[in-house]
Amino acid sequence: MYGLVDCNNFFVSCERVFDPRLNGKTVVVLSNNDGCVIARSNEAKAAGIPMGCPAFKIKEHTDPDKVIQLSARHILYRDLSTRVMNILSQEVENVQQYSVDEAFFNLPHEDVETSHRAMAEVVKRVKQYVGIPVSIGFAPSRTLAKVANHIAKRDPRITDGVYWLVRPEAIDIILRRTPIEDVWGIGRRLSTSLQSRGIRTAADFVKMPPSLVRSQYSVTLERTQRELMGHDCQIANPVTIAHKTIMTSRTFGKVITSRDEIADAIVSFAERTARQLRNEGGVAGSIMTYVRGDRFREDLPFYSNSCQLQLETPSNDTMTLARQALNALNNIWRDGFTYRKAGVMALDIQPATAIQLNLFDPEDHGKLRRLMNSIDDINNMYGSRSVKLAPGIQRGEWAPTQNHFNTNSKTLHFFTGMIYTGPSPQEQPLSSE
DNA sequence: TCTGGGGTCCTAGGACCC
DNA sequence: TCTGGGGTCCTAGGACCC
Repeated sequence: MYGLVDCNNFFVSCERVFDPRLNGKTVVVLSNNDGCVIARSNEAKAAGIPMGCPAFKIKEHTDPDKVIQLSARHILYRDLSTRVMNILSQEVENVQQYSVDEAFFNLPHEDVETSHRAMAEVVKRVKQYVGIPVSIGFAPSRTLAKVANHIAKRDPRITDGVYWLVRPEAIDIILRRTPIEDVWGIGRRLSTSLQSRGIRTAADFVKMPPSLVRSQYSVTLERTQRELMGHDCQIANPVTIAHKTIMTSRTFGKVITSRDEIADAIVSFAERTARQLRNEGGVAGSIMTYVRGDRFREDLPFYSNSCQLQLETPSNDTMTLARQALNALNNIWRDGFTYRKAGVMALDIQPATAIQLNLFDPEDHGKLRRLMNSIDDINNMYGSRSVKLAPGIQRGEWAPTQNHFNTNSKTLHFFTGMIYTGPSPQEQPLSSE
């Protein structure tokens, strides 16, 4: 039996914690560069604004003047997320956080009655102490727990925010009311394909012969089917031991043509990637740099490329990663093109303890590690890029733009000291120095 | 005018081997 | 016209998730 706790309209709810005037209003939170809608209040959902909607297309769905558009503040959201997870962890064991706003966990008590009461209490406490509304669903598999969670969110009769989807007859009824495209793991492509075969609901899908699902589609989809039948298939196992890749990338605030500008951005990305590696206690075996033009500008010649280079010794040292990321950039840089996005990815990640030192590596790893630790300490204390590598010092032309921060959240300053480790409310450690 | 960022898993196909 | 039969390993790309 799996429980799934999911925060309702998470980013919007976070903004509302700090500015209660947003309650009852049509609110959306925008991605980097204020580009796309990444969170919507219930009012925004009711107005028909779809997830991922480009900000300039909001007017196609509703009167944009009635929509409050806010730039994302991910540091704030992460902090509130931690608080929610902490309260949950006090009540249940084996919490497996799946994303910033949701987590799976095991049944807290032997019997359903006691478990239900305990979980309703968690919902209440999270609302009271963090200010975030959450919903909880229970079911025999993760995919069904997702379904149960949706019901807990949507059905106003579920007054305490907890819904159990356990009895086979109940599962059957619910699956008949679940459109195929709403099933976890069935996206746009698969649902279109399934619909063309007359599969409209999750119940239709469950009736397909599993062998057909596997042969016509994939083992992944067959697993989803078995999960809907109530078999636990460990689908998309959220018990991630460690990241296999770590990526930092940004779309620039405008198109860039200067190689120095891109190099500046690449160093920043390498820096952030290295810091995250160190936080996770990992080292990367290779580094990949990629650049690309603006995919929406048909008037400009488009160029996109990437280059992956091995590190002599697996490393999480900022300077080693930055150097190799720049080498990779040199291999793919072409003059005469415009660039809109770039990124740095760490691959072949392994635990730092497993690192095999290259005998011919001249660098003093102990010294390097102490230096990196000091830089991390300073940055943790004074803000994310207080100390950085020389090429990253100039404020980048490439920095993404965010023009819709909520300046009305008066309580923010009161909370700042408790919540932030850095001086700026934005998440973008890369743009907000 | 304006279109995010960061992950995972699976599969097909090529290179190579005996 | 005919053109082995299996393996393994790696990579690129597709599909999905939040």
